Amino acid sequence: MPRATPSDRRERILDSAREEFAERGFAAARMEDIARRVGISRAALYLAFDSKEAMFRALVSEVITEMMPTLLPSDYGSLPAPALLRAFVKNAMKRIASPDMAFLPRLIVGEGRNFPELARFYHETALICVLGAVERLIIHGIDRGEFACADPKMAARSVAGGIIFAALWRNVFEPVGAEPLDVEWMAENHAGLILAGLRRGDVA
Amino acid sequence: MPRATPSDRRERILDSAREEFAERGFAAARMEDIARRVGISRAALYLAFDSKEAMFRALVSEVITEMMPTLLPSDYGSLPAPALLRAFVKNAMKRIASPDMAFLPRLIVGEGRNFPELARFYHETALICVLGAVERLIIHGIDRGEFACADPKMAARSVAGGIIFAALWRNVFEPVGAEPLDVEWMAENHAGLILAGLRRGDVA
Amino acid sequence: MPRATPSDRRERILDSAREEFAERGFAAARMEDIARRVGISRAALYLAFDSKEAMFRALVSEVITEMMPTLLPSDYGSLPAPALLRAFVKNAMKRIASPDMAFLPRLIVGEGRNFPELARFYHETALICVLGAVERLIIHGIDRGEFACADPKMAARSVAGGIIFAALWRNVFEPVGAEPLDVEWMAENHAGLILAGLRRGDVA
Amino acid sequence: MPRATPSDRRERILDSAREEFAERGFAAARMEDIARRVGISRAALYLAFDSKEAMFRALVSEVITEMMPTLLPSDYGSLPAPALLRAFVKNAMKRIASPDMAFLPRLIVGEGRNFPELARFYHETALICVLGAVERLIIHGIDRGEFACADPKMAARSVAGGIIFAALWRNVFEPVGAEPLDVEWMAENHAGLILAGLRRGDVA
DNA sequence: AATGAATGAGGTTTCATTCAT
DNA sequence: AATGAATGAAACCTCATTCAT
Repeated sequence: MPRATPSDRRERILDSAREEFAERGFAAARMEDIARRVGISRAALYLAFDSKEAMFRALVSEVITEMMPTLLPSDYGSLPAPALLRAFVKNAMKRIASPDMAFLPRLIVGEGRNFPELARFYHETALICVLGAVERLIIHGIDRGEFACADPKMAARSVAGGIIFAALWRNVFEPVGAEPLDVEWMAENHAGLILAGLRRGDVA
Repeated sequence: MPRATPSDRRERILDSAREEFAERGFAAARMEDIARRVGISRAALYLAFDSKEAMFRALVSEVITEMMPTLLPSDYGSLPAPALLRAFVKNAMKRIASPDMAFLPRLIVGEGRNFPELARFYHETALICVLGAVERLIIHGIDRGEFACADPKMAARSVAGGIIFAALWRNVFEPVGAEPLDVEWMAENHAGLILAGLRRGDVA
Repeated sequence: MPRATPSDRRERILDSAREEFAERGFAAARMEDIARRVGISRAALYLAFDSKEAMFRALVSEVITEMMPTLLPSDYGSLPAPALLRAFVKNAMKRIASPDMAFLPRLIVGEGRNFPELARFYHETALICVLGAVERLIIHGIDRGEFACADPKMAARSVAGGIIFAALWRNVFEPVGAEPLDVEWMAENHAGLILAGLRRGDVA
Repeated sequence: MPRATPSDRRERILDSAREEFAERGFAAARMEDIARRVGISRAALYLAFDSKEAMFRALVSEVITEMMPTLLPSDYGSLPAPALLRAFVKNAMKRIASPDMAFLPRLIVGEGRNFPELARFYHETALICVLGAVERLIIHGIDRGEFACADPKMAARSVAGGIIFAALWRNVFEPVGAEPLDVEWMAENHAGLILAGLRRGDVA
């Protein structure tokens, strides 16, 4: 049975760090608690990461990087845009609102001012990719005559808004008593509403 | 000229606290910085508030309470629902994304886990009010035969999603280099898209 | 009875710091011990000094600055150079080898590598002043026909050597069992030997 | 080709330890840096030495022991005392101020309080030997009618003072910008001055 | 009412040292 | 013999909070 490799250890630490940071935010998370969760000493954390900040950065980067490929459909060759958009919304909302991902927007939003480069990384690596993909998808639909939309970029923001809403609702408000959100159902409705709007053209 | 009343002092402190908490979040904000901003000593803060937490709670409550009345139209008697909804979206997005309000969602999202009762208060006092108002507005539109919508509650969430998106974009991502968001324009488009989706004849 | 002024506090801290740093060197001295010696809490030290390093620097600078004026004779107008030199050697050796000063060369020597700017400060503020004064004194004697000396700068170093020897002996070696040094007597002899050499000319 | 013996390894470690301790002093030297310099793991250091302290002790003892035989002239049968003394001063100053020796006085002075037995060892093994040898040499000169000196022991201290001065100057102050010391020239002058002072006819 | 001074609790980080492999 | 991994014991430093004046 091989010994734990260094990267194994990093992974195990990041798993625990994720829980602590997700639970308490950067400042309130304690290295001791992370270490205890991993089952190692505080000092051992510093074998894998230079500092609490470095660990936090690594965690956020990793989660963002992990998450991205699962969000965007790999190719949408000749499929009709409405089906593609509906599929994207359902998939993305389910992914982002899932318990092991939803902490990310919360962390980014909460710590963005103290870790600007993480906010920037999230913005560049996740947000604009997603927004760009949605925008292209809408343009794809316009090209195919399926959508009418004056400003696809703005429409993409409306799409993203619903997804973020779901993530925050589940992660921020449900724990304090908010009525549980049926993510599938909301995805269905959000996609439906947006699609109806796009089919018809988003002008009053 | 009357002497400063105790509540004057509380207000002046809360104004400074708002800036510090908005800039750094709860944990990283320092009482010393707040005091310096007010121009008083650290100890004097404790004459007005029992603790940092109490100050934070008071601030958040106050801001929520202040914000609410400005969000909802007082009455929308016989006006057509589309115009009302459009007006609401434009007003709410402009208000919530304005520099002196946008920090609130960020704080709620960031500190919600550490201050569950604030998240709860925000949820109960702000979120469900807004969502409820929007929902009723949509129902109002359905009643008038202007809207068609299978689940008004879900549609209200889509409406709110766009608003939250705008607030977070301005407050979290613009400071780290995101392309500036034209809130008016996004409000216009968001409302337009939603309205197009809600218009009778919805084909979701 | 007035309250302790901030600079009083700094002084009291520096007095204690002197003892701890003198006893253990920079690295091994503990802030807790310094605080206990002053009779205050560790945290209070940080009201007066930014860091352990800052405290150490302040201490060394202060001691150097305090020491200097006591070393050099204010003026040596028309007095014969031999008497002046003898007086200087006796005074300087007694001062530098005294218990409350002798720790300084030891700290400078011991920590000079880790605090180069302190070594530099000591060199510039103390060493070259003293060496320069002695050198000028010797030149003064040459001018008066009392001394013969090929290189007064080097002779000054021989003078200083004896003084440093006394300081280190008392501070480093006496505590570990070295035969106690009669500083007065050594000063007398050191001055006598040097003077005899200078009178005669330092060539073999 | 024989395998490296345990004492080979000790030597290689001590060579590296010398550099680190010389550069940073005992407390600030890190076992990791020493190990890296040797090219072995930190743990391997403990196969050769019980502890950091033990290593430091071994190093200092070794250097002292190595240095001593090179300092004193083995025998000075019928040579004239002045030449012997001059030779000793030049040799000793050159040796002690040389880059690979000069760190020793610095370490002894700097760490003497924390390692009293090393200071004691240095005192007993090096200092009093050297001082004794010089003293005997002076007495030898007195006996031969070449020197006149009331207290040879004190004169020996003056001799040693110049040597220590040179070592500290080179090792402590030159690295922080002091004017480079021409050790040969200082030795020449120091010996000359002392000899002039010691020559029969001393009029101290 | 107001504050300068003080502190206790707690956090991150470092490093000599140990030990299973 | 050798080491990568792990740790326990500090040490420095911060900051919300208190209190005498």
